[in-house]
Amino acid sequence: MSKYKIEEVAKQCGLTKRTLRYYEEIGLLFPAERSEGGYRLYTDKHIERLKQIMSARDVLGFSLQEIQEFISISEQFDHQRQIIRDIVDKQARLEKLSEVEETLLKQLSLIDQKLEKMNAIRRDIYQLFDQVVTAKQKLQTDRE
Amino acid sequence: MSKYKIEEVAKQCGLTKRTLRYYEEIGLLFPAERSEGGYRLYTDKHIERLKQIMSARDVLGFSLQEIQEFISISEQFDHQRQIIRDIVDKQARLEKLSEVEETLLKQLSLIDQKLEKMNAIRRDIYQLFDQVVTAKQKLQTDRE
DNA sequence: CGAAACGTTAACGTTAACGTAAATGTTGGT
DNA sequence: ACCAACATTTACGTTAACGTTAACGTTTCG
Repeated sequence: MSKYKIEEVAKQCGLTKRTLRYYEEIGLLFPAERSEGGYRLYTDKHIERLKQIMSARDVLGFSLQEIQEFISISEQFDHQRQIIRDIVDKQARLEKLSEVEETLLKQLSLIDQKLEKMNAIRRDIYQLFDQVVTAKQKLQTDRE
Repeated sequence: MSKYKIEEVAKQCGLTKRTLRYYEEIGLLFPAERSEGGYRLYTDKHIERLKQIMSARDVLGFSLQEIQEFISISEQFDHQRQIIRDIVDKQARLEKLSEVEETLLKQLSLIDQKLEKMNAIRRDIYQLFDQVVTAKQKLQTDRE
């Protein structure tokens, strides 16, 4: 797997080097391996994670703290998969799965609420747009 | 039209009094009329505007500055309607309308981009959710 | 092997979006 | 007329999310 130095990653993601270090500092981005001389060596996993972060930040308008919680769930999922595999008792396994399911359902409903509100805003703007187009057409037919 | 004192408005909108004054201070919320003794007297227009602001802030994740620009367009529209009515020259009227149309189109595409990204996030989460549900079903059928 | 380009930590600076406190004035009911 | 509840301005405080600078080590390339 290829490794990238900090500037490369920053450019690819449209972030600054400071931001990458900051995200690591607050525990939002898991630390990268270091080179002999102490340089950070990022992997594709880091880039993938950064895209998730930016997506949540820009699209959902989440604070970095909220992103922590939000992302930690999909991360926990990978983690939980190991745990779940290790659970021998079927009843306990079911409960663990149900727990994860519930969390995901909450996130889905949260996103659905946002989607609905965004669509409402879109409708409002479209209505304005429609009025303008109609007004233009009227002007142009009047002209003939 | 009824007038409201600041606390009433704050409660209705789920904001603090400080926030209302702050929004006025930075020019985001147009100033309210004052009572004899200097109390702010808000109208339904203010409440309507505040809902727009909160919507843009919470749903679109906009900064207050971005909201300024964003909202000023629908406000300009009302304003422009007067201007447009006053324009006698049909050619100039058409141009003004086209100008507004273009701005609205930009906003629509901006929102559409956000909607698309949000749907992508939703799909990701749903996929996880689906995996969990499948795992649960498998566990339960195995049981019989 | 030497310099330019890139990296590191540490620490202080900045901006947005309010919170909070103090000192003071206003309203509404009894 | 008075008091409790609400309002005002002014000004300093706070937090998140970085920006910036300094002092210094590392890589790379001719």
